[in-house]
Amino acid sequence: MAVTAQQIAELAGVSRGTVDRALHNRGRVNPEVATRIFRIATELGYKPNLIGQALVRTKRDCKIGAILQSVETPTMKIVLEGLRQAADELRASGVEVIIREQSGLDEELLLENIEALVIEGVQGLAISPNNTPELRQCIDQLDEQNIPVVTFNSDVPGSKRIGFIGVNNYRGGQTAAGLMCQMIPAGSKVFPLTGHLSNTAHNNRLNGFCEVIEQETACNITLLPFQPCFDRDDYAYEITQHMLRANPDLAGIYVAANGQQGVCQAIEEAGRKRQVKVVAFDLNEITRKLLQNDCLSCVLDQKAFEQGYRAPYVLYEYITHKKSLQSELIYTDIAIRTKYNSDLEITMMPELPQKE
Amino acid sequence: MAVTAQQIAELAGVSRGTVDRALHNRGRVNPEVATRIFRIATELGYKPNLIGQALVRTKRDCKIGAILQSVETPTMKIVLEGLRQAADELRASGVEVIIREQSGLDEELLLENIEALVIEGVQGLAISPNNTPELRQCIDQLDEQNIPVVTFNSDVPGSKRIGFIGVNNYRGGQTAAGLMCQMIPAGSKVFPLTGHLSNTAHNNRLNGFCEVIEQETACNITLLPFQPCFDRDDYAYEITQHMLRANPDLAGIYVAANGQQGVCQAIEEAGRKRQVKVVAFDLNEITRKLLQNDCLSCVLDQKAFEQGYRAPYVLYEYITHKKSLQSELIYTDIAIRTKYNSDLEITMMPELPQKE
DNA sequence: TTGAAAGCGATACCAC
DNA sequence: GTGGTATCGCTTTCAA
Repeated sequence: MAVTAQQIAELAGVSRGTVDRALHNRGRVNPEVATRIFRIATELGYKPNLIGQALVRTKRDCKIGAILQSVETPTMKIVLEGLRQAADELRASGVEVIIREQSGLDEELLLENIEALVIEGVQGLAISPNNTPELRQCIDQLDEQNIPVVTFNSDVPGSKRIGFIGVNNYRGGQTAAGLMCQMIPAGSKVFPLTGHLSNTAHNNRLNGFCEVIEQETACNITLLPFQPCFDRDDYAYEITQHMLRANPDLAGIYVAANGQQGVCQAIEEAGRKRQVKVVAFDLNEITRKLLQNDCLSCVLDQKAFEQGYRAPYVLYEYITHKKSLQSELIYTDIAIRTKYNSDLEITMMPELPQKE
Repeated sequence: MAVTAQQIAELAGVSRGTVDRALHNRGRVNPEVATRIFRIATELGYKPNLIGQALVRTKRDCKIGAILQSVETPTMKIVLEGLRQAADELRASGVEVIIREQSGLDEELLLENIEALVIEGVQGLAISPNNTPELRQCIDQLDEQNIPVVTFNSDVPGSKRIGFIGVNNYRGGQTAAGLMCQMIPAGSKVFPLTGHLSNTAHNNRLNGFCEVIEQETACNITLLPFQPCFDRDDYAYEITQHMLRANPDLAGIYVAANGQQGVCQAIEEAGRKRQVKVVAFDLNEITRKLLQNDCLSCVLDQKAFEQGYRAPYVLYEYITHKKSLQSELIYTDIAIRTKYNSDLEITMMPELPQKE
């Protein structure tokens, strides 16, 4: 058995209360006694039992709010699953996680939802925000009210959020470029397709991609000018069709946004499947099918589940243990998925007792 | 606040004890009362508080043994880290995890270690075993003694272990082949290098690879006969050197075992870096460097940390909750690593309260 | 068949 | 400064 506070108390000839105060520097304890207690504790290698601590915490009930935007998209649906699992698990420890979903990116509604959750008395807030000055201001205000905010999936850089959990899109773009270089012959042409010109995520993916393409001189790739498809398959289809006709020697297409299906359809119809390599983002039912179908060469996935899953936990840790994040920016892994590793059961890590 | 057993007891007009017995079907409770209790519980959506349950469990102290072989290898060092972190976390919940390390694959020693841990009174055992009849027998005996065994990293199929946590090497080989097909021109030659002819892991990797290469007829790849390098860089170097000379048009090398550095050195010296695509296994300091260096095209990683980390938890769940694994075979994800996504902080999942 | 009470380990509050 | 005591939610005796 592990050593308990009680045992230390007996050895030190004091009560558990005193031991507790001493070890946690809560004051009101004789310095001499304190050092004696500390000595015994370190000798025995005392670590407070987390379960005991956790049980005490259930007294003060803890409420956490989470707001998810764009729930209609496949990726956000996965994020939502993560959020829900975390909520389930935390509920079993007496923590209430209130999830609010909204479709689209309605800032007005987002601010309303935040307000509503604050009134409900949440002690922390996880949001997938728009990156606007208004929201930045809102986050900073929450911080002043001592309501910690965590951003997930998308960030508001420069705000007083305690942290961000999501993917590094610039790095994603770089990774895509690295793969593209490996897959197409030196001296080929590549066409980058993006989504919205104003979308930070898409822009980062594009910039990271272009940087590496230019830097990998050994590949000697010609980068065609990028075009936006506004996340629409029909536009992506048309654009791709046109690009394929205009460039019979096109070797690769980089799809930084949605529209994957449109791109693939155009390639297939042109009879250029497998000849034109396509790197895209986000694993879901559609892209998985396109992989199986040999239309997509590979997909970069952003661990959407993990983003939703971790956000409430990070807040919980912060609120209860006052523990900050290891890093303000928690970047989720960039997974490369191909036909052969995209249907693995993405098993979650096991459920664990919480840590100091 | 979540609903507690106490609340149910009050509403049902009985005591907590009765509620507990009813909800857990421990018997000795009036059927009528039981149904009333069940009704109230489901109405209120009662879920037992896991922390409360866990605290009670700390009474019966729990000991788990873990034996790690081949600790001298980079991969097993990572597995060990996972094992250690799990041990740390579990200790804080009053569970003792005894880790024994041994270098090499000494079956004699392994059996001794198992014996010793059983004498120490472990209630469960996690091992990275040799796949031999002796060990299978040993595992089956442990099972009869009601000491559940979990295999991790390597398995003993057909034994009475409650489960295996590790990678599906066949699938790994398939994934490698898929990547190779994407990277080299149709009609090229590929050379597979393996480790030991008797090593199941290597053989599975090889078989999976060959299967897909043959099946992906669109790629029309010529598979040269494989050769073993006995996990040695010097042999790998020589073999590769020879293969490169004999096949000036060689487009790809598949390294199913250790020897990556030898392969890369030969390629570099032959001035064929980047022209010959190399797919290898296991991310570590060496392979990471070879990736950065453009010698390796990509590395398939097996989430070694996770394997070590999960093994004790799976046992813990089994011992305390009598909860079996979701599946007898828990396959860890196959991660594709390239120059650009190989140095991400591999952040672990957060530490969680345990789940029902 | 049931209830009352004693823990599990840590914390918080209130007397002294 | 210090010790005693209640408490968190659940399980598990032991009496009744």
